Amino acid sequence: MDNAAPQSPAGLSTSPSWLLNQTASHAARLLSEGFAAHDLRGYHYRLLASLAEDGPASQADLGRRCGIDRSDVVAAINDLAGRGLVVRAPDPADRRRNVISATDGGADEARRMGATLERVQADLLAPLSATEREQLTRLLTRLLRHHSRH
Amino acid sequence: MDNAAPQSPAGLSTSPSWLLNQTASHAARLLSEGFAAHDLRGYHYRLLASLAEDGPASQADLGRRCGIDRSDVVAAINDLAGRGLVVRAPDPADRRRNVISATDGGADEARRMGATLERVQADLLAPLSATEREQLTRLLTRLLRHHSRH
DNA sequence: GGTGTTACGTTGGTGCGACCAACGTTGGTT
DNA sequence: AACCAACGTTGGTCGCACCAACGTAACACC
Repeated sequence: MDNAAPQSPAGLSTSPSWLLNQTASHAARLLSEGFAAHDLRGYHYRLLASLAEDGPASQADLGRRCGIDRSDVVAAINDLAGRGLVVRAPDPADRRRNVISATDGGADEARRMGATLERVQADLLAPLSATEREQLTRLLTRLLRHHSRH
Repeated sequence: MDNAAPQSPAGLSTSPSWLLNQTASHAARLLSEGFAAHDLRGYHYRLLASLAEDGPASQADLGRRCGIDRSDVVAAINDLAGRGLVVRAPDPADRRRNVISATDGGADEARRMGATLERVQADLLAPLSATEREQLTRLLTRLLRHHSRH
């Protein structure tokens, strides 16, 4: 018959790290599908959003702001620059650096992708009340903050 | 100077899907490091645990139980069988199927990896009280359950 | 009792996120 | 002048998730 919905291994089904992983995996898939409509991926959005909201930065700084490796920033910025969403200019004050800035089109795209993110998020969190969403956010934030300062 | 700790893009830092992703990513890294000591990966543990706890199954069933694609099950079971942690036998009742069973060694390894999981989990959830951990588990479970029955 | 459909294991491939090592160049320190 | 640190870039690796296609085997229906 081949029925039986996807299940988790017995002992794992209540394991936070399993739940975390599965939920994040699901969220990532939804997000990926949403971003696909823009023909861009998660890295692109993170960078674009950071540029639009926090202003221009060097690639290394961008990487630190977004938690993306320098080498991956290169490729993503290449893509964004190739579409005119972002401009790469040499930093006159430090010839090692490039200053990356979002163009007007880039800022627009960042807004559009932000809207997509909101939409996906609403879908993802549909079963939770506003209070519960805030609870979840608080718990995750505390976990992250604790582990970010090793 | 290169100071500045990894940060999230401004607007994203409070976005559940970002938090979910980052936390899961962190958990996955810790888990991966833990499992590396066993020279195995997440897929191997899921399968081994499922076999040890829920008993033998065909590869397709295993895939469904663990949420792993059939084709990925093949490779992982190959690894496990190569180490004698698992046995692949033809199903006399259905010649399409293989019956996979954990060996004694496999069951032992499953227990050891389970202990590793516990250890990692304790580290991950260190900043949360028991009540908060339960809260987190409940919220994630509800999210998952909601989305699993599309 | 053939026929069509479904499930199974397997092969081979894709995509994304994350990470690492190394190099040449440039800036700051001493 | 010599050293070291940071920058951008190239070119990999790994793990997880997913898909398409194949041949074989089981099942359903008429």
